[in-house]
Amino acid sequence: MSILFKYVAKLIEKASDLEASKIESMLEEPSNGFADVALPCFRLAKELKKAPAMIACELAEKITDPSLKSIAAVNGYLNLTFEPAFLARTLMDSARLDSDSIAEVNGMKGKTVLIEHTSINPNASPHIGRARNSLIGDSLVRVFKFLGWKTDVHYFVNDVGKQIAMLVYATRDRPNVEFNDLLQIYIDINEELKTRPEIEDEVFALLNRFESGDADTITAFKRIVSTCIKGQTAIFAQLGIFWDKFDYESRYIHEHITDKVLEKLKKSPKLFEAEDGRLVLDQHGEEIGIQDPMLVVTRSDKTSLYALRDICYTLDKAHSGADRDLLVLGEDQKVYFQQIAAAIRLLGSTPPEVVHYSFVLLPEGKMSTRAGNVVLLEDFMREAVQKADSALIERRGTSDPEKAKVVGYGAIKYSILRCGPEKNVLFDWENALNFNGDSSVYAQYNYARIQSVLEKADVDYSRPDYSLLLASEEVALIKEIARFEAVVLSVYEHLNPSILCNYVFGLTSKFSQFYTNHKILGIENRDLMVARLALISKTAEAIKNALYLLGIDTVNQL
RNA sequence: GCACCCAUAGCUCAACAGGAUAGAGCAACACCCUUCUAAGGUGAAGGUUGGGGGUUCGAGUCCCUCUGGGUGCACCA
Repeated sequence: MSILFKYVAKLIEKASDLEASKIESMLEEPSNGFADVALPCFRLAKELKKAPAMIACELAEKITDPSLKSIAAVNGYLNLTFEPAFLARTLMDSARLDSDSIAEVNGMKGKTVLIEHTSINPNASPHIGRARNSLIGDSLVRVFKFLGWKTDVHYFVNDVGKQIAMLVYATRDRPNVEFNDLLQIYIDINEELKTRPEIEDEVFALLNRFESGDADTITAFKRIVSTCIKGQTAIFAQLGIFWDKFDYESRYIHEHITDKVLEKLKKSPKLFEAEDGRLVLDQHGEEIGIQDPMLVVTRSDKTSLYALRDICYTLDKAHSGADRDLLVLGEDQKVYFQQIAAAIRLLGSTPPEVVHYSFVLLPEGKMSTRAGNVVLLEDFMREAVQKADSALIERRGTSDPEKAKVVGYGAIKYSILRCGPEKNVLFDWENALNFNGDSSVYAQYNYARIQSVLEKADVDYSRPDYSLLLASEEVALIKEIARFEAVVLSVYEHLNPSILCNYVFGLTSKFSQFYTNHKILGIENRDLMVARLALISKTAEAIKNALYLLGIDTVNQL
């Protein structure tokens, strides 16, 4: 559309003394089919000291162009409708769908971005609420890459803390504990703690030995953490989600990095020592959403608390040399992150840009790992694949585990990514695994339909005449294809993958309407057939790339 | 109590960053497979955009307030 906006802006510039660049920013694409491009004249009214309707009228009279089918002034809007042939040719010739050309044009090639996402406590199998972090993060990674960025994806492993110590304690007699048992062990030990509070002393003793560098304890912690990370990453690997680097929190203790940063903090008058010896950062005056903003960074024996280690880590990321520094974080960490960010600024560095997302809710309420009322990502994955495979058996007669994965995993990602990050996702099985309508399967299915047609085509459609595509369904589809680049840029700008879900459904829906109303193969007009083949080939490319950016795969037959 | 986010059709979500008549999917109703994949398409139905004020030529969108949900509020990670 941007090419049409430019075109219209120039037409208006010629017909008036208004600047094209200014007009271009005011143009819009009407939602209800009033026109292809519209100029609301209300803002111009003040400047030109004329009624909006008058401005629109005058412009409508002055502007003539062979590309225009009609131009009209309606309610203060200047409405322009193009000749479909012009529209089709112009939009299709200028549409960019592939990474290379989009990266080239938008000038982001070679820039670097560090993205931290997931960073789940390494204590159990992830549930779908945590997975929202990974899915958003991974989609953003894909979008940045697509736009030509070099990405550096990090996972901060919180391998220090009571939670890990509890697992170490609970598995002290089970050297070969398996990943799949950890969740139950974690639930049980939390339960046991209620009746036997003395366990806590042992847990803290373990933690203490770990922090002070006791080799055996470190080995025990490492065993649990690595079991966990291996288990978690194996699950994410199935979903096509990978990291470049795992950063271990314990490193900041064992390599005494916390001490160095503490020295720097001590130079600030904001750091003070409480009566019992704890070191506290006074954060009054910062924009932090709590009444009495203080950040405690050490215990009374001056050993580090998580906040201090997090500051160290965040500093490391800030100094990585990347052009951008991104962090995906749950909404529960909003205030905490403000505190860390303030500390980072105090130390003269720039905190990361943060993407917050809200939690996934179950129909019966919130999820809680400790209480055990969670939907585990792996259960969701298994159910989704099973349901997809039964659908394949029902519709195609045979089981196909590979395709079932593509369909099932796609449904998972789509169901979680389709809501805006700031909104709670309400998870229910029926909705998430519904393969009809607004779903990833819809896009995958239509993609496969296109592939099926293209395979049967026996003509060369590499040089189409798009101006033959005059039907309303064709024009509507072309407009959607032309939006692709703007959509990707919008996801990039707002760091919001849900925009892609909406887009891919709208695009696919337009294709489906075209497909059911128009024949492609075997029509008499050979040039039209070529144009239509090229059109659906472009459609497939847009669907495939949009799904790819969501982390969703396609198959040629479904 | 204080702070931030959210509230749109019975349900789940959109609305291009203030623009025209608020759009989809699911569910329910009525149609369409001798035609390139029916996981599809068409039609009808469904709304005082949580309530109330305000700003604006124009508000679902911005401001205030109330109600309801989510999240958090130093010595956990």
